[in-house]
Amino acid sequence: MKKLKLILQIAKNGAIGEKTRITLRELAKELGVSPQTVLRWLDELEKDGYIARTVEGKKTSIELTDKALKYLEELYEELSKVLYQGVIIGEVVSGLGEGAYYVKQYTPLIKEYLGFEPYPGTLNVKIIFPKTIFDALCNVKPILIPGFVKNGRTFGDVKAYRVKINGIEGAIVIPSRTIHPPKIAEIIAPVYLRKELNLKDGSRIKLKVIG
Amino acid sequence: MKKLKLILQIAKNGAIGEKTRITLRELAKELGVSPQTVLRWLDELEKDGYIARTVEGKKTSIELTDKALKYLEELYEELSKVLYQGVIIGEVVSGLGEGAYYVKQYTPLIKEYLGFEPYPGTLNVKIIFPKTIFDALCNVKPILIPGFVKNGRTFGDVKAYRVKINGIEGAIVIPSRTIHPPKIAEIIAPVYLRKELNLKDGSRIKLKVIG
DNA sequence: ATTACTAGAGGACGAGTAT
DNA sequence: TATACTCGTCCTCTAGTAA
Repeated sequence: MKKLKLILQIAKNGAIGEKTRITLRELAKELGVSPQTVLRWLDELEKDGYIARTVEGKKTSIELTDKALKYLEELYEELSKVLYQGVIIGEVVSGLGEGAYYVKQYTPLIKEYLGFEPYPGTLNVKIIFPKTIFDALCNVKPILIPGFVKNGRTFGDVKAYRVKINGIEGAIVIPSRTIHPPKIAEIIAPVYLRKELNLKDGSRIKLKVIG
Repeated sequence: MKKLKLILQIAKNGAIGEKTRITLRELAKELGVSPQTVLRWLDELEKDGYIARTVEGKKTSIELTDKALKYLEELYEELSKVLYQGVIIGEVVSGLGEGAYYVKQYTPLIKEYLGFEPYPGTLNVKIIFPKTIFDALCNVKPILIPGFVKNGRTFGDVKAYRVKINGIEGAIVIPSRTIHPPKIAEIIAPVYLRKELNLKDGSRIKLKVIG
């Protein structure tokens, strides 16, 4: 029996916290199996205490029990633990060359807050995993590099997250005012990463967030 | 084949973003099946593009592909959608009677910010689902009821979340300085919920968060 | 419409053996 | 150890029938 698939489908039909009325045929269609199979599956789920079921006329009323909700929640937690442990996978891409300019402006602050003199340039990495980079960073407290004004120009706050790239310590830097997670992460490091790690456009790299 | 179980187990062995070296016997033991079955399963996963595999001496090196990571992430998202749609299930419990005192102090503000005159007392609900109430509330913006000082005593900010209980509109109130999610939610409403809904200690209720 | 039984087909499993 | 094959068993599904 595909327990997860079935419970999930029942949940989608609104059986959390209240009964949902549905025919076995509908469920069968949604699941791509025969009504007989659904019946057998529901019998099993009921026997194992995952659903409460009553037949009302031609339809069946189903409600997920606490056990089923706990089951889904535990899976959710397990997935979250496995997926978001601070590993980021990405692909090296070309930047616009702006990075170097900004890194130069922030250099003294980077030294102060991160403890290394950055190579004047950023490594641009297109994020492949996780879907949104914030998922990998949400459990880590960023290092806030404060903004400043120079020659009448404003440089905003920047959030830095320490990462390791093939053993080399560096940081992901994100402007603080960014709301939507960037698809491209900008990496700074004390060395020229492209040369040091022999990276080319399209090279795949793994960033390990240091929490 | 139990695809999810297998992929999850491989992920647990650290196969995200890097290869993990493991013997089939170990995997088989972890999964509670025979090594033959694991071999067959891995063949399938490889054929379907979920893993990259190379045999190194006596051990096998496995790495999850992007497809597998996407598969896990999509399941994670689906679970999150199904689980945290603003439904809260709980059980009515007895409070310490403090609620009434506080509700009286905040009454003018509750009227101003929530638009109803609260019954002088709170309904205390032990949270059964979700595990932490914040999971159900994280997608909703709270209404901030500002604190005040009265007779030399400080009353702090309170966050209020509108909810519906069996059709009656009310709100969950949580002191702003609370960090850990409370196991007991305090509900205010324009009516005496216990009487109105015929609730007793142990009664099960469903709160629908209004987002 | 659900439920309850059949019968038959197909699939998955584990054991054994061999490379 | 992994891999590859066979074989017999058991399980699950579907379809048909009936209440």
